[in-house]
Amino acid sequence: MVSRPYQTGAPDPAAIPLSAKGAPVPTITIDFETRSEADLKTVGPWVYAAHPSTEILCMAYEVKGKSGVCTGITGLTRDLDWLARFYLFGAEGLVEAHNVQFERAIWFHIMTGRFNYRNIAAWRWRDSAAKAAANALPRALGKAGAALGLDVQKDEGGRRIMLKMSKPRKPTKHNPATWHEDPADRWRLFEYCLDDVLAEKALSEACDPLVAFEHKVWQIDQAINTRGVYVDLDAIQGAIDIIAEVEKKAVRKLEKITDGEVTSAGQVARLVKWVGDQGVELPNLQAATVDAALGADLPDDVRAALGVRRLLGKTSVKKYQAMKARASADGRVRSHLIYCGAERSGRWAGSGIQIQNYPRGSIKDPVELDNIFELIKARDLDSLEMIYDDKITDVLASCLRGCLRAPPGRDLIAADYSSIEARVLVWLCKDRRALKLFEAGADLYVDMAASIYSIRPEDVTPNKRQLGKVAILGLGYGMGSDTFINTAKGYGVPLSDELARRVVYDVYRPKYDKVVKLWRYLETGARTTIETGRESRVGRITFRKDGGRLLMDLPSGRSLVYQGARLRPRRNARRGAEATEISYMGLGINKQWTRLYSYGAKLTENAVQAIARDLLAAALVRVEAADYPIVLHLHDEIVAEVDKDFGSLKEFCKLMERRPKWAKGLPVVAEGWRGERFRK
DNA sequence: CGTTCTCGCGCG
DNA sequence: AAAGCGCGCGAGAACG
Repeated sequence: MVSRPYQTGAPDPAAIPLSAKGAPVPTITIDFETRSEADLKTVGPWVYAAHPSTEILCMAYEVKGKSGVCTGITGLTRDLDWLARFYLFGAEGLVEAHNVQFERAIWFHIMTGRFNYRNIAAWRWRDSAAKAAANALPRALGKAGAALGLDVQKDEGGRRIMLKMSKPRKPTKHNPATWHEDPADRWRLFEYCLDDVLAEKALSEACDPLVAFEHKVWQIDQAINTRGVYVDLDAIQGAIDIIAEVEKKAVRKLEKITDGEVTSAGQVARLVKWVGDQGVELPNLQAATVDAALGADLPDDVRAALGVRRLLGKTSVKKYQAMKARASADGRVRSHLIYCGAERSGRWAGSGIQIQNYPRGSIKDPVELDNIFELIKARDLDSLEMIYDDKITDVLASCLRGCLRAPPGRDLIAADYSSIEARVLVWLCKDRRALKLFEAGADLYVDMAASIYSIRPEDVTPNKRQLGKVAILGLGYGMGSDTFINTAKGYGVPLSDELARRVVYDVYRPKYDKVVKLWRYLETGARTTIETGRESRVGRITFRKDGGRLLMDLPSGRSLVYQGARLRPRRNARRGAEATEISYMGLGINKQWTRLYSYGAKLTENAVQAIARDLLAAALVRVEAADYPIVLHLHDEIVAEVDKDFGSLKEFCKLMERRPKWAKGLPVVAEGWRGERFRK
């Protein structure tokens, strides 16, 4: 495997490349339709494009008002028409696609790798889905077009044809063909592909372009997604084998106990029924329910059956399959991060292997984990069971992170910001007391936990601190006492109604009165701007109106977008309440484009998360510029892969701690580790 | 039988 | 006056 595209993605020196004459270079919009035995959703674009069965059915393009569909791209002839060839290879313009990782992968593996077309340099790629996302529009082309009311919209009928033609069909006796080849369908597919290109183009033009800094961030994002993160395929396969073995043993046991009534751990309804028949009524088999039941008196066989369920109920083990499926031949998993995947704040979302929700794991000692990895690779289930007994799935969950690692001879360097959201929150509301505490190195989560439990700070355990953290953040975003009780219960902390009320209304809100004021100011500011169209400044935040959109200008220069913002009559109006509420259009339940509503505390949360995200984004730029190639990042943490003798953790933390100009006075601290395997 | 939804889980 | 929220994924239920 060539390393070519994986090393590219150097930051663009200019946001808008200019031709020799100084005019912006043209953008050609392209879209491929393909078919393959590989499932795109399961394996991701890079493995999909590299799969030998993957074929290009057509490529549609649009440039300067002209469009076309190139079919029969085989590499044997000059089968792209001249216009496409001119703008792709002659004019060296920008090349835009919707979710461009797919087009990049196809271009690299098939157009260049198989057909010898010239590669397209990293700086030329653009992504209309990234633009849509940065404008708080749906990433999905059809939904974004509909949300904007564009004339050119997604062709749903054509989409069905595409889905049919892109997958192998089941050969029958009458028709042994592997693919759907109906000529009428082929024409419909070409039409669909062309429509898509036109819709993408229209969407792209309807969106604000990324501001210069964001464009740089996006390019680094592309570099990270294209570079990928190396995974330990040997350990992954070992874990998969061990899980299969554990499962086989456990299911045999389950079958025996239930006398054949339950034959797999996934049969929730059957197991509930069987347990019921034994005289134990359970509402469901969620982890907490099973744990609670196991804590009480139980018939022995019910206890054993639930134990098996607990053992196999861990969904985290599925992630090993995902890592295996999405790893390319060079052992790297790519396209694992989605730029502006979080609609409101612009934070990244995870994709595929979803690194953002790996369990923290109960085993943390790197040395112990190293030993476990050796046993896993040796498929030594006996030793693992001897040491860890029925905790074996906890062991496997703890090893997930470590399967992301540096390739042989290299290291990972990682650091994360401590309590970044809390710091941004107090910075944003200019709470000088809390800022001083942070500057003095105090831990506000511990402080809060001490208040909740009425204990001394030095007696706060990590678990109690976790509740303190949830309290600081949740209560900072307006959480009421009822939700606080539920949240605390989730951490195994029963709170009386009275205590919860005291914490929320007598401890938190008076102590953080500046936060409470910020809620009010942001609410008023947003309302004023929506009503009058005038700018409202709320400290470091500015609201502006642009057409139907409410823009929240962040200190970084990025703006959060609230599409279709207006004040609407309050639902559930009550006496004494404001008659209206702030509302806007966004992705609601089931990712439907719907009218949502907001209020001061929620706007506060949006701003805080967005600012924390911008701090991380700025750090990505600095870290990458210092030649630490980033392989992944998660909200407040950056992981880079370096040669053994390159750089230092100290320098890495310093790079993260250096603040952009706009973040003056924001106390940030980064801490991390250096090692071969990813860990918390 | 395949698709869509709903919910719970895990992270931040 | 009353409000934490945001992701993606997997499994099972509901739908056609």
